[in-house]
Amino acid sequence: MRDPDKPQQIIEAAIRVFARTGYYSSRVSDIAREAGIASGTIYLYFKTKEEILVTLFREKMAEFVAFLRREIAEEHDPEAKLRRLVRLHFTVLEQNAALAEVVQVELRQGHKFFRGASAHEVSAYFDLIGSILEDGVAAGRFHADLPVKVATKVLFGAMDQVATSWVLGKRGYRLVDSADAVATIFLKGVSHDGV
Amino acid sequence: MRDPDKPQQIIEAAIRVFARTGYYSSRVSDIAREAGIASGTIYLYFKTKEEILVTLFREKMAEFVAFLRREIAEEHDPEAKLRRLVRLHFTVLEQNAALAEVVQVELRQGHKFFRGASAHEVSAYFDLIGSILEDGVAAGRFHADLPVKVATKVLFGAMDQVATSWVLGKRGYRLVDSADAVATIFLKGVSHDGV
Amino acid sequence: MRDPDKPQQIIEAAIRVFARTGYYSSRVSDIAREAGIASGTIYLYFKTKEEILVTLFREKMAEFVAFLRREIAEEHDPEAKLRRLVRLHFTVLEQNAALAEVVQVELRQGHKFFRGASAHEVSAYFDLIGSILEDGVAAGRFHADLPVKVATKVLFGAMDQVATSWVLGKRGYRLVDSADAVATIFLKGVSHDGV
Amino acid sequence: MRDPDKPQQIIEAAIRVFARTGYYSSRVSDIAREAGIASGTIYLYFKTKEEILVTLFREKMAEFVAFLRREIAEEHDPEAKLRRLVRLHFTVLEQNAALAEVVQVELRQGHKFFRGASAHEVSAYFDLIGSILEDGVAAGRFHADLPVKVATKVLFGAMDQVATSWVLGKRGYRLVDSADAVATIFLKGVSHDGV
DNA sequence: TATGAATGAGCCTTCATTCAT
DNA sequence: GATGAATGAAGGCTCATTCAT
Repeated sequence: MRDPDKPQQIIEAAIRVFARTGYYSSRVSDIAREAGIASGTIYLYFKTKEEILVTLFREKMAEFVAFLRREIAEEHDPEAKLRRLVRLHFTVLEQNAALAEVVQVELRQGHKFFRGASAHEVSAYFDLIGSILEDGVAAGRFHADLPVKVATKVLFGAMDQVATSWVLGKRGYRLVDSADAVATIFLKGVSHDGV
Repeated sequence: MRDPDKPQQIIEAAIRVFARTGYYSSRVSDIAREAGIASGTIYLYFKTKEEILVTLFREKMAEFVAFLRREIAEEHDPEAKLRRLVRLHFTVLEQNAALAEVVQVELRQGHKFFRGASAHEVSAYFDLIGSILEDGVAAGRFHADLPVKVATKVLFGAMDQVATSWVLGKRGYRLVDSADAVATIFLKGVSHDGV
Repeated sequence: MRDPDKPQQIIEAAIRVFARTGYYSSRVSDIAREAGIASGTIYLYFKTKEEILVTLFREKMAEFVAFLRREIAEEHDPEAKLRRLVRLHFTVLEQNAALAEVVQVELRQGHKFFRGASAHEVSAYFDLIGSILEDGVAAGRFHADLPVKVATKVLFGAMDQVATSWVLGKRGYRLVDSADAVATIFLKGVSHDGV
Repeated sequence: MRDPDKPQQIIEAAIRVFARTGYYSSRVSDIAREAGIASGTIYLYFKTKEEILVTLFREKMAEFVAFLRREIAEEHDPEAKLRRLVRLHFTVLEQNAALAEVVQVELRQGHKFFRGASAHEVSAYFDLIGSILEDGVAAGRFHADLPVKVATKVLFGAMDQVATSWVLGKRGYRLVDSADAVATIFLKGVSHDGV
């Protein structure tokens, strides 16, 4: 296994193909053609078609979380961190049309993906959100009795649904324009009572 | 085409089979066996395997929204309506294990379902939430400038993610126990500033 | 098995359906619907779908040959008999559009039909032609060394091809207008040399 | 799609299989086995089972007509051309048992073949015969008022029926032995009156 | 390493036939 | 006898994966 760029080329090709045709309707040969290689070559780098999808998700998700983590480190108070997180979440999706389609729509293929394969990367994202919330609680910015785990899912679910609606709605508006509304509702919702 | 119970029997069988094996991995013959009929019989009532899934979703979703609408009519102020909605959303899923699996996991099959087939039923649910929010705004209970559409997606997304996590987490706890937390965060988030 | 008209009704329905859709593409249920009965009823009168086709052919062919035989008896010299036979062959087909389609096109389904099932009726037609030829030879009207069997096939094949072309050509002209030409060529071809 | 011999091998295998079992009763996998390849391989070269049959017919028919055309060019007067055509028509069929079975029996599958697919090749044969007849008329060898189109069908139909009878009759005699009789009847039939 | 022709297991769907009513 | 819902065998076709070159 030599060419170190091939796996990445294959994954980028797969994103475009899955976005266009959907995971189940995409043939391995479509990905190969899109990547400009022979279909047999794919099997030098991935054991199965499913492994492409799993790898694609893991990699993109890990990248995404790492990026968010870096960016968020620049903010210092929890509210600002979360506002930035929501805004970046939407910005990244908005700037990567094919990826957004795949992540929001195609990846939700049955049990295979949330369960098992990608669980680790999703939970890394959950951990990121959760730790900000915990910091906020500790700092007295968020409600002392906040059920952090539930709140984490609430925020993720909210962003996810807004993004999905935007993808399904053919992107007829700027996704990032919803960022403040989402962040505001959530922050008010979790804020310390006195606020 | 006569037996008026057959379609329902087939759909109930399909729910169990899809929950167990996933949509793509389920054979039509599996559904037939589960329903205690011959596989050809299914085609007297459904044109394709996909039609089973689409019908299943539409029917269950329409039923679900109708049920919520009825129950919610008993409450009179918007906050109470929403608290009840969240609680019922979770209760119904919790009491229908196979359905929950299918709705939260299997139905998210690529573009086919959110897009197209089920769009109408999902948007009926969105309409239900949206109209409660609008009433609340009109009644001065929710923030005057609340972006209702975004808020609707926030609530739906929050419930959906909490439910999905519960299904994927093998139901190690009571889903309904998260209802108040979700409702509280959301209601605080959208409440009139003075509250 | 009671209703003595049913088999006939089924056969007439089958002719229309086969003419419209072709034998293999026609469902038994199509024939039933065309006949205004339930599909199960067909099996009270015919053992299989194929039996319908075979019976149809035998019956129509036998009827056809009997009719020709009767009509031809009115003529007395062999040439006149053959001219009349050609003319009637074409006239009958021309006046029974659906039957013509079935006999010329649909019945030619592989080995099943020429071979076996209908062989007897076809050979009755061959016998009719053959005996006229033999009479003609005996009467010194046709060539003394005429190979009767071959000549029989030549005439039948000629009529059959002219009819088939007419059916396939969407009947854009009168089939019977070709009768004299066919008869003339054949009669000249088999005539006693001195003629 | 590479191996340039595969399509031919598949067609030759299909001829043997169709001759043996009939088109409708033959499985694609039978053809594959006969050709010594996997059934999926067939679909690299043909889109459907029907395409095999259509291609088979077109190719063999085109080949046949081209061969006749070449051979006939060696003769100079119309009568000789036709005699040779009849003889070759029979010779080719006699020397290709499986092909004869398929062409005379299996290909006559309903409307699919005379109509549509093979119409072009059949009419090329008709054109060949027709042009010889026209030359003969122009040269004063055939009857001046000869209806050429009808006469063409008469000859083709005659040869076709003689061949079909021979195939159905299990080839109990030499087909080519009928060639002269067929040619003689036809030639006398179309000859200039004075002859 | 790269290729892409070949493989063959797998499955949806059709439809002739049966049979309980 | 008549019905038509139910049956289930059968087969065309797809496509992930392999492997000879």
